[in-house]
Amino acid sequence: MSTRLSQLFVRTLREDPVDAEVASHRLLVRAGYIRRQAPGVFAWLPLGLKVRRKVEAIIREELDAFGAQEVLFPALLPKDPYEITNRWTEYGDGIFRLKDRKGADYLLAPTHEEVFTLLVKDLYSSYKDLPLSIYQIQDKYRDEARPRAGLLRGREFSMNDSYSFDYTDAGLALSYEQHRAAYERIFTRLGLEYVIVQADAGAMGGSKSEEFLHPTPIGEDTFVRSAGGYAANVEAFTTAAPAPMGFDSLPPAEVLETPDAPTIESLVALANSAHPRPDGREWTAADTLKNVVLALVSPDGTRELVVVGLPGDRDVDPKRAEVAFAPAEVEAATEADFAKNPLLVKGYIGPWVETGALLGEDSATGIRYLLDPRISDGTEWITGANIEGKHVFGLVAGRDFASDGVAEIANVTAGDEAPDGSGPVELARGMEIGHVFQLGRKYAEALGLKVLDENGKLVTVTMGSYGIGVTRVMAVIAEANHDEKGLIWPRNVAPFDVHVIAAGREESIFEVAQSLVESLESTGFDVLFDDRPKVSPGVKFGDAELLGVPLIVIVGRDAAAGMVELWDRASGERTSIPIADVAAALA
RNA sequence: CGGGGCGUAGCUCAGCUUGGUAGAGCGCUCGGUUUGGGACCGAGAGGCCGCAGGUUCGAAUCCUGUCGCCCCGACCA
Repeated sequence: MSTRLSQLFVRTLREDPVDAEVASHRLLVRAGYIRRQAPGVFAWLPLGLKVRRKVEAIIREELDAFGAQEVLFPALLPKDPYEITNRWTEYGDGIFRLKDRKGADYLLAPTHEEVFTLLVKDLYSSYKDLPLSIYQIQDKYRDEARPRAGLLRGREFSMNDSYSFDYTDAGLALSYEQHRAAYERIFTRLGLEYVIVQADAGAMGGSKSEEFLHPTPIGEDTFVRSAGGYAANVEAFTTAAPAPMGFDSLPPAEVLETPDAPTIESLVALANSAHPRPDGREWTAADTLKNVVLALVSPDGTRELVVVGLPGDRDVDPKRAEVAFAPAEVEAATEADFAKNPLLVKGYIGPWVETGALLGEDSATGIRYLLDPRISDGTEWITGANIEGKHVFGLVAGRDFASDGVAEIANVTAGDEAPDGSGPVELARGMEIGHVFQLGRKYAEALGLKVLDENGKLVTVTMGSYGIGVTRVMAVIAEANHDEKGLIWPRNVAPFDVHVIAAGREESIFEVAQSLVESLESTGFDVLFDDRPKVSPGVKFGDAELLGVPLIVIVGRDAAAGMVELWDRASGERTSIPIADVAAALA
């Protein structure tokens, strides 16, 4: 195949579109691959579509290779299936909803678990039909609060979503591994660097969950990894808790005057000046126990206060808190909350008073009290004495106070130990490009997907759910492969195999270029031919760099002598070779 | 949803302070000169100046309202 640039439906822009910030967005628009239609919604021009199709083809090949089968569900769906799983409500403003002429509710699907599950339920009822993996590549719709960064976070985006159906846990584990392995091959073929991180299973329910993240500073996810191979999304990071220690030899706790010290900073300063540690070491924020009052708002609207104790050098990570308390929403406690609980003295809150426990379900306040894993038995803390201007020093966990449980909501910092003992972690940003997930029986249960097993017993099917953001992946590839002049596609997804430029005015140059294009075409190459007459070489070179086909052939001044230049877009290197050698050089 | 900014030609923007009926560069069309890094000359096409209302003899410009868009943050299976 070949395409003449003079005929191609494209217009490159000399200047950056003003609304595009990130490189992929800027360049894909400027090079004429996509065009904005509405916030987060894009039209696909021929060049963009070609790249998108190539990404899709790789996904299809790898999924088909282990026996997954392609299907296609509509993007427009009735609300009923989503009512059953309560997601019609849970999604809130996040989905596009619409009504038909009769007033019936519909939605533009943000994801398709329900309909996949229901279709399998319709058709299958025996263990002999399983395992089954079916997938689609379909547009998804989410009414993002703020679409941004072009294709990276759109409201309409293409996604490959795949679902596995098994009737045993072992079967699910295998289906999961097959998808995971296929995804690894897909990203490798796409030339995309990725890190597989443990992920939080989140609102989807289910158990094992891993994300494929592409490390990039513009990524929206923060993840941690250790040199020893541990990797997790921060939301899924678990703290390595110190082993409990005995406290028989520790001195009793002591209430000391700490006027005007309602913050950790002021408390540490005051402790060092007024109440220095007997052994002379400085007190630090990590010696203090900070008690944060949070309000949890359940989906049904009930509001519960909870206090979380964490080392004073830590802050609450809002995302981790959301995960820890899901499905409840986490808010900061308000003045009204404090007014209702006069025993809580702002700035001096602690789990202990001389008369006994102040925090905890069985305490004076009855407020649930959770602790960061670092507050293990035998550790000593400075914390509020629940009296204005007083803190208690040497308060020992397990001896002087106890909790109702553990809360993983403290922020993660570089240098924290990985929970598997593989060393300290570093933090990095990543863009989620894929997700593999053992959904388990949640949806099958809710939607009644059961099959008869070997013993004639009805068993609930267990599912896996897997996704790759196709259009996002395309943007991430552009993000990872460009320079200041334009795009530089990896060969596997480039819109063309080679970009031939006729550089010059003589008729003979065009004739030589034309015959080269035809011969490459007959060899099986997909060729883009810049045949534009009266366009100067400079413009053609610039457009070639913008468009980003990785291999460019310039037919120019030496064409009559049978020589052309082979131009490597990525390195910028140009080599003069005989025309007859071009096909071989491209192979 | 909070903060900031912007709506004028396909794109990037000027004009608005101080009202007088629409501009530049790029792109596009025609003619000509150019042709290895975004060349030039000449002639053109193209605009409900986001929308509505108001003030005024007259509004892109002033006033009120409204809609939309972009960026940062919050949110984001």
